[in-house]
Amino acid sequence: MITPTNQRTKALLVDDHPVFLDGLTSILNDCDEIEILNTVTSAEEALQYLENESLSLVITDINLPGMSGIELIKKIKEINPNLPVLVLSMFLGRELVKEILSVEAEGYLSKKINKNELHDAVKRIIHGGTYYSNEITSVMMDLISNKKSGRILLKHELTHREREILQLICQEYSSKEIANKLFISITTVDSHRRSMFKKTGAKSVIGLIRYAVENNLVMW
Amino acid sequence: MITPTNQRTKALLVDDHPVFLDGLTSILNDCDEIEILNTVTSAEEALQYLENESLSLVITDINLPGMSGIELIKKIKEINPNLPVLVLSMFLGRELVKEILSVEAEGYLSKKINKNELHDAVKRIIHGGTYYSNEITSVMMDLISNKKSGRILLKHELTHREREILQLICQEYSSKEIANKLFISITTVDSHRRSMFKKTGAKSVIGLIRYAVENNLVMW
DNA sequence: TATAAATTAAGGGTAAACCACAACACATTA
DNA sequence: TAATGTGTTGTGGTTTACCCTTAATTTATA
Repeated sequence: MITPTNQRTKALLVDDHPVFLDGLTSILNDCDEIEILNTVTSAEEALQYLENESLSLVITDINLPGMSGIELIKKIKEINPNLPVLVLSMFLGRELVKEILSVEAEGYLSKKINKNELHDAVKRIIHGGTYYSNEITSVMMDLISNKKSGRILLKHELTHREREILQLICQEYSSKEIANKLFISITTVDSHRRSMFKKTGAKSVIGLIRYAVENNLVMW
Repeated sequence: MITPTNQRTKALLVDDHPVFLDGLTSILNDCDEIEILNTVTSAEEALQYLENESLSLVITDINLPGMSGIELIKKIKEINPNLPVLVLSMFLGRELVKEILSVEAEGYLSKKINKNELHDAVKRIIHGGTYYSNEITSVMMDLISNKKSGRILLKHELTHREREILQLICQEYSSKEIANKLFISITTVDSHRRSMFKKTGAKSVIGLIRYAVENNLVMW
C-alpha cells in the first residue's frame, strides 16, 4: 500500500555535488513518507522554494559555494521557523557544531552516512523529532564538559577580527601583508594570531589552517 | 528495446561515501549499456572482484581510506591490463595528474560532475576510448609546455624523502622535531623544505599544505 | 662508465613567527 | 559605581622559519 502523494513530506535537497543529490534522491525514494520537491546546487537557488507552502523538510550541505549552509538555515528559520532542517557536512569542528546548534537545525549527519542512517534521521525529523549523529554528540559532550554557568556557550570561539585574520593567513598572506591590509601593527596581527593558537590548541600555523577548514571558515 | 543483461558492461564502483555510490548507481542505471556488478567502499574490497571475468569497468575515487585509488589502479593493471578504469577525484594537482597518467587510467572526472558528463565518459570508455575532463586536460597542457625532450615527464615532482617530510609538516611537526624523528640534521630538513618550495612554487608553508592536499599526499 | 639526481650537511644571514606581558576601550554585571 | 571580562591594540625579546651558497656521499639512469 502506497501513501497518497499529497500526504508525503515534500523535501528540498541542497548540495553542490549533483551525484550526491542523485544518491540522496535514490535513497529517499525508497522511503514512503518522503517525496522530493526538488534538488538544487546552491543556497541561493534554495531560497526560491522557501515560500512554497508544500515544502516541509530541507536537507542541506554546509560547505556550499557562495552563501553557506549556515546562512541558508538562518534565512529558513527567519521565514519559516517550523520548517525542519537536516544538515549534512564533511567536516565537523567545535565551532561548526556551535553554529549548527545556534541556528537550531533539527538534525545533523556526516556525508559518510549510509542508507539506514539517512532513513532513520529523516523519519525522526518529519515526525517532529531531532537526529544528531554520534560525531556531533561527542563534540557536544566536549562542549558541555567545558561549560560555564551550567549551559553550553554557543558564542564563537574566535572573534570577528581573529576570523578575518585567519582567513587572510589561509590565503598565504604574511603577518606584514595582513598588517598593511588592515592598517594595524604587525605586533597586533601577531597578538591575534597567538590568541588563536591558544583558543584552538594549534601548535603551528598548520593547526590553524586545519581548524579553519574543519569549521568552514575558508573555502579550501 | 532492452539489451539483454549478459551483453551489458559490468561495472564495479569504488568510493568511501555510500551516498555517492548510490548516486553513481542511480545515474548508471539509466544507461542501457551498463550494469552495476557491485559497489564497495574501499580499495581492499575492490581487489576481491578483480579475478571476476565478467567485470569490464572499474569506476573509482582516488582519496580512499587505507589503500589509495592510485594503488588500486596499479594492482588492476597488473592483474588485468585490459580492464578500463575511470577515475573520480575531488582535488587535482599536477602531481596527481601525473600519477593518473602514469597508471594509465582510461578516464578522469571531477566529483562535481553531472549525469550527462558521467554518461558520456562511461560510453566512450566502454567502447574502447578514453575520457579526460577539462580540468585534467588543462593541467596536462601545462605539463606539456614544461616538457623536456619532447614528451611529458611523468616522474614525481617531489622525491620520496621530500614527501615524507611534507607529510610530517602537515602533522604540525617543526623542523627540529622532524630532524629528531628521522635522525638527520635540522639543516638537512631545511634543505628538503626549500627544495619543495622551489618545486611547488609555494610562498609559505601554507602553499605546501595546499599542494599536499590537492595531490592526495595527506589525508586531511 | 659517465652523468644526473637524491640525500646528507655546513656556514651565515634576514625576516618572520612565536612568547610573556600590558595598555586601553567597551560592555556586562555585581 | 566599581569590578570584572573581553576585544583590540601594542612593545621587547627569543626562537624558528626561510633563503643563499657550497659540497660530500650515495644511488639511479643514460
